Amino acid sequence: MAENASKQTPRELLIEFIELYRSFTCLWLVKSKEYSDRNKKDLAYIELVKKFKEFDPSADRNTVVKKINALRTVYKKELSKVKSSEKSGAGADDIYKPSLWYFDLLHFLNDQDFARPSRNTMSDVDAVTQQDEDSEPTDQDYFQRREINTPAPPTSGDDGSSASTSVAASPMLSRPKRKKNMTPADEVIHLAGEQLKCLRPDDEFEAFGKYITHKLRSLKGNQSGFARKLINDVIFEGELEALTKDFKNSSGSVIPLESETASINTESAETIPEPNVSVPVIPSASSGQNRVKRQRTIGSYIAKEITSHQKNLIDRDLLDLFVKEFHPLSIVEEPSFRKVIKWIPGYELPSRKTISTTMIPALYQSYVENVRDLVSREAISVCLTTDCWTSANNENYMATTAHFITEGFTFKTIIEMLLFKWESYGRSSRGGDKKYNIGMEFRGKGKLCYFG
DNA sequence: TAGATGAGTATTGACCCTAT
DNA sequence: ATAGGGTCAATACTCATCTA
Repeated sequence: MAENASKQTPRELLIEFIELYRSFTCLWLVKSKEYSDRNKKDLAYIELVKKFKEFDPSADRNTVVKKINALRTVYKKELSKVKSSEKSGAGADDIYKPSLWYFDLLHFLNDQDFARPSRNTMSDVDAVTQQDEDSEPTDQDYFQRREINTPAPPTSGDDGSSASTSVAASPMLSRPKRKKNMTPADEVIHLAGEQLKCLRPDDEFEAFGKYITHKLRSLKGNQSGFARKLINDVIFEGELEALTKDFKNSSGSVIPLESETASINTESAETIPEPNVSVPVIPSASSGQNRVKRQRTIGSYIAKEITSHQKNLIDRDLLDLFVKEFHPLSIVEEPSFRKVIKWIPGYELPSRKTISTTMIPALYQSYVENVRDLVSREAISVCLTTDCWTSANNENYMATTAHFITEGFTFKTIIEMLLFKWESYGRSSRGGDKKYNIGMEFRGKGKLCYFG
């Protein structure tokens, strides 16, 4: 069977993984209060990563998230088959029975997963009733309710009309009613108290954090600055999972030397300054062993802001990755790529969404305008040729090339207009319309002599 | 052995919430 | 208002296994 394949998660472990995931309602119970609690999610993911590492030692949070998404996607697919078979009015015997072995294990996702948190709060009583009607109570349901009820702080109001504070609570939550004679202020205090009860006592990390805080305060002069820098370096390496037992920072736990980066200051304004993180220094012909080493000033560790012009240049080069090299937009979300970008101090990598919805459309618009401008200024007449094809994915593409001769007949310029290059990342096939528009525009100006 | 099927992965857009 | 982050659904794809 497929689950025996080396790449697949062992069944026993996957069962445990799903059960663990189920126990962390903050990850899937969208209507619960804790669903929006980032700290609880972080802790939950840590546990899940720990579990998943039994199968894949290199697993991280990303791995786990992808795994969960895959499980949910498959479950949803199977569920939709069941529902569609029910809708079709088929007899009980014809209702689709999923063969997905863990389909039942993911049933807890049903009926709450696919509805986004609503601000319109229905009566909780009704919701509970509905829940009970929809599913047979099981031992796991009992466990789940207990799991939810324990940590969830009470929410304000129980009549659904005072929903200003909240996303609707879970249908399975039994919210305590407001005590009589309790003023709103009392209630806030009460809620805060309940919240505090939910807080964990200091764990070893928090205790260590306080210790570091205390020690940093006790350092004199610029020593605290140096100490913070070194701590930041180590944390940064840890985030990159680059720490080892024998880890040393860039210069063997020694503050990097000013002389190692002195050349940066002599370069032009367009040069990207040295990243404000330390890395192992690669020996080079110019880095002699007997060089006089001087300690860098604290100012050299302050990230240098890049100018907006520099940012635009970097952005433009970044877009080349997508429009020229056809890399997926998701590359900006990949840890390794972000690791590289961290070497550009002061530069904030735009999100995938920003790239797709703002930057690429702007680039496209700019490109079109440049072409229009060039043709209108220099071309006497334009010949358009086009090539259309369909990819293996059954997506349609079209490239248009404009050929034109300038007024002096001194040279011939050919402009290749791959107008829809960037759309190859999406699922749009609107290329035909746009090409048509370009052609019409040239003809309207009396410049289009051939179009084929 | 080729095609069908199952399981998992990669990518993207949409939606919602939050921070600035 | 805008951008970023988190989440989810949809889709296409790869790979392994099953089956006729």
